[in-house]
Amino acid sequence: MSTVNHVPNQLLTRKLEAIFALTDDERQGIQGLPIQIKEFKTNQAIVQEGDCPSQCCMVLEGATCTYKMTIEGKRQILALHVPGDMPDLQSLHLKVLDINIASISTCKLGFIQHTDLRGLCERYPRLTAAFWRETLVHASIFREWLLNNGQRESYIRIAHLICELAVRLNAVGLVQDDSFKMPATQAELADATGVTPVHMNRVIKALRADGLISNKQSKITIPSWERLKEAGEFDSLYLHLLNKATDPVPTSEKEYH
Amino acid sequence: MSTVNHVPNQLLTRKLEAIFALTDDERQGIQGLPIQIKEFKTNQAIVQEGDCPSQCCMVLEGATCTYKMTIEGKRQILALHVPGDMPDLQSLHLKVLDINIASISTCKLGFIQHTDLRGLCERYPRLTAAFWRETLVHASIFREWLLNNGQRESYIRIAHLICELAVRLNAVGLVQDDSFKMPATQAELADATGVTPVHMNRVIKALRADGLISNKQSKITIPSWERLKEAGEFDSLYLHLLNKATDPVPTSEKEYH
DNA sequence: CGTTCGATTGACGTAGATCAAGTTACGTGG
DNA sequence: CCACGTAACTTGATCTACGTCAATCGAACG
Repeated sequence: MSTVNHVPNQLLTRKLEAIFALTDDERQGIQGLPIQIKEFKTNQAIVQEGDCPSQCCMVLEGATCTYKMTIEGKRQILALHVPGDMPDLQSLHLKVLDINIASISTCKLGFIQHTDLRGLCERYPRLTAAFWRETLVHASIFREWLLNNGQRESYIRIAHLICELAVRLNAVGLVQDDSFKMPATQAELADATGVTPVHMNRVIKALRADGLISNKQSKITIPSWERLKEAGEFDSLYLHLLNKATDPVPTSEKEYH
Repeated sequence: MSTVNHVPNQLLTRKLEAIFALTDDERQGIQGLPIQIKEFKTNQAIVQEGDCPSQCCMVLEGATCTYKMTIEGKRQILALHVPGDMPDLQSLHLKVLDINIASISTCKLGFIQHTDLRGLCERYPRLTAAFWRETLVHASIFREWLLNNGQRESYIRIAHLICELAVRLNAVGLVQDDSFKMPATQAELADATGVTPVHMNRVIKALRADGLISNKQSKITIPSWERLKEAGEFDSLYLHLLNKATDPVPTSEKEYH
């Protein structure tokens, strides 16, 4: 509940630095941005369809998801957000929200007022491009999910999603020794890939049997990144990562190959 | 091949006017934007995955689609574009393209150099917001397609897509007497909704049998917008249309109800 | 007036859904 | 720090929406 803690501003700075060198002025502008920190428990609503928010948020710790429901009550998870992501940046320009965002773990979010963000963008027009770019990358991920869910059979589809999570988590330093904490439950992964939880469980079992992943509890280990990537037909181009060091290969393989 | 023809600039002006009142200055800036017109036959590539375009385009006449392929050669159509849409505006900020765009009918496109567009946005910062918004609306459509293709059964899914096309075509004046020219073939609609062409055909047959649509050739007529909307679980919120007159109800029902 | 692309139809096959139990982990309060 | 309740994970048996394969038909166009 304070703006004194500068950790969130530093995460934001790092995010934008990934795109281009900030000037000292710009960096100071970001450091001065008031960010309100809020904590959430698992499965809490953050914003909802129909809301007209006057702020947007950034994930600092934990994970959130964007979802929509059909009339019959089926849920499609449209996006998973990890630290550094700004799940509802779109609300800056689309007044009424067409999505729901909820926490999927205990998590910490930083809230930035639209007015502050707009002010920052006016003062430093190059930052506008950086934030715009953030929304474009998320759009690109939506497209890849559309391809993935629409045209790939479930085994490949799920391997693909695991690859994406590995790469995105690795990009923010959350992969160690080829392992990461899976932020979503099997039921959530099922709602993201359009299969039933039962089927998700069977596919994960198969991936495990094939030696593509191993897990104790929510800690996933990827024995061979190359093999998983191949199984998931994964190419990270669509993530538009700029730091090629963090791009396709989680930590260990960077060192060994 | 000329920038003398001002029709494309007017379409662009109208598009942006839909969001907020332009100043005379801004309007003149847009009018002065060099736009190169090019014509395409059906099924021609416009841009492709891996390209680094230095321009982006706007559909003036006809229709285009964005798609991606899996390794096995299955195609997912990710978006359909009608006049007024800017299919690859994202290339302004994402250097290398992760999608393919092709014509799905004979069509006329207007090409704008990135440098010209960037110049315009620098001179009139409010226009930046307008273009950003265009990309956000497309992202919102991706999300709805993800929900539609992932969670709704094919009958509802296809009715939903037809609703979307009707509303979007109506918004640019291409619906008359509850009828419009379907811009896509059944095979293309199949690739957009993740079903086989055979199944698409059967669902369309069923929609026809149920009196939700009628068609001679590519001309689709919607006898009752209310019934189709209900069948497709359609709510146009996600299209973020501002002109509520063009929002949910194609022409005739606006007059009769 | 044949060629070609799109629409249509029938017979049959299957990936993944559904239903129905378990079983295992873990957070919480005593 | 243990017991207990709840959420997450597993597994087997059966079912179905949609896919696949294989023609045929119709209309636009050179």
